[in-house]
Amino acid sequence: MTKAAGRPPRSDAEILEFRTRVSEHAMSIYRAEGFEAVSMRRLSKRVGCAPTTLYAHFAGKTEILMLLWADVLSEMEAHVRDKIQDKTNTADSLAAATYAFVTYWRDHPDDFRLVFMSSNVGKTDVDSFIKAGNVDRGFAIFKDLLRAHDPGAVDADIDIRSETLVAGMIGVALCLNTISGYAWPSVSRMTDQLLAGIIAS
Amino acid sequence: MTKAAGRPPRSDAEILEFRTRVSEHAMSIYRAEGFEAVSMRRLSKRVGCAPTTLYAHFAGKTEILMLLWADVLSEMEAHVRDKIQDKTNTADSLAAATYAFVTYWRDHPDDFRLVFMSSNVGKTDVDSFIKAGNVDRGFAIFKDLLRAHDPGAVDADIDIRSETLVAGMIGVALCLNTISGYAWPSVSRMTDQLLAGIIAS
DNA sequence: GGTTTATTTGAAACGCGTAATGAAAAATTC
DNA sequence: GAATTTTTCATTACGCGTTTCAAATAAACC
Repeated sequence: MTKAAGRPPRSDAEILEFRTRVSEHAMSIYRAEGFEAVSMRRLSKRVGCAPTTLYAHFAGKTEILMLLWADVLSEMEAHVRDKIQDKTNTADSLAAATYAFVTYWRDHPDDFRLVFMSSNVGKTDVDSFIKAGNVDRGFAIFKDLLRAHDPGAVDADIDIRSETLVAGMIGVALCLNTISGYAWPSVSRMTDQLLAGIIAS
Repeated sequence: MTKAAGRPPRSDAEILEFRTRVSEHAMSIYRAEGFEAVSMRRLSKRVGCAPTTLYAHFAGKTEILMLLWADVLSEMEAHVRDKIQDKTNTADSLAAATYAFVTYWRDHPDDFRLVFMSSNVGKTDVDSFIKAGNVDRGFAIFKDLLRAHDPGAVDADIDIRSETLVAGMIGVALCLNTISGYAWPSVSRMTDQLLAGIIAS
């Protein structure tokens, strides 16, 4: 079997090693200095390559930032789980989880920006990430809590209710973050209001 | 009265004329070519000045984009009002308005991006705009519809419910726009679900 | 009219994300 | 070992938003 002349493509191991390195450096910069500090020039210096080399491995900056989503969503989920730990009934759990979710994003604006505002609306580079099931991470807990609260509900109903709740909470967090000068009602009032229709359904 | 030597400051009329010109050109570019086409270089060429001159008149690009919000919000409101025109009962009006609101933003991603995703989270340049009461434009209609549906409710309760509804709808629109590859429930399902708790409260 | 002064405007530059294209590297072929 | 080939990497450049600071402008003063 004669192979074609030419430089061989990167091996799977090389690809993984490079992506892992980029991801770790990106997260390191992000954790130390925040969202704005994660620039391609900065990141490439840390990785030890030219900025444009990153584009040979990733479709764009958005794809790199998506590598950071998993960590952030895990942290948010840990925060929510911590807040519901001492709750004994399902309604209290849901209320505490809802409140914890929104206040997490309010108190971590860089995280919010990373996950919800860096994907350039209209560009579907996020599709592969989503199809890998990553959207559920950090959000599935609400589906579980709702199922525990309403064990007899049909799966499709649980999906609609939990996904509407998540979208609604994201909207509240967006408003708190983006239009922070507005006198929004208190977070607990808004989250309780959101939850009212979800629980009563 | 001896005035100090030196070039006189711009008059109020000059200030207004320039800002109006910038606003009109920005809107013209936006309408013709979309969000991405509204760049400072492009805009300054159209206005007939250097890009940096824009910064002597506006705090930054965000402030210019905010000038466009009013038109977009008016259009969105007209769309919603059109959809509720033939509704005869308040619950149907609310359902139709909620659905129209979310689908408007879903179907106008550039408008969504302009209003909700161009203000650079964490930077409070939007405060002056907000304090001028502009956030209410396009959103007050939900307060009115809710008041009509529930005339006996306390004002503070109407505020919480309507503002939570608006935030929730924005969240749904954000998810549809940003995470468009995810299999969200249908818009009507989600808006009905959002509305369930708002109406029942 | 020339000088001084205060304000406005714009040239030059910076780092940003990214595209186009040439140089470098690593393999096979002869 | 030189030539060819294919892939990888990096240089150069572009338009982006924005800052710094010099040039230009328009007024009062002498």
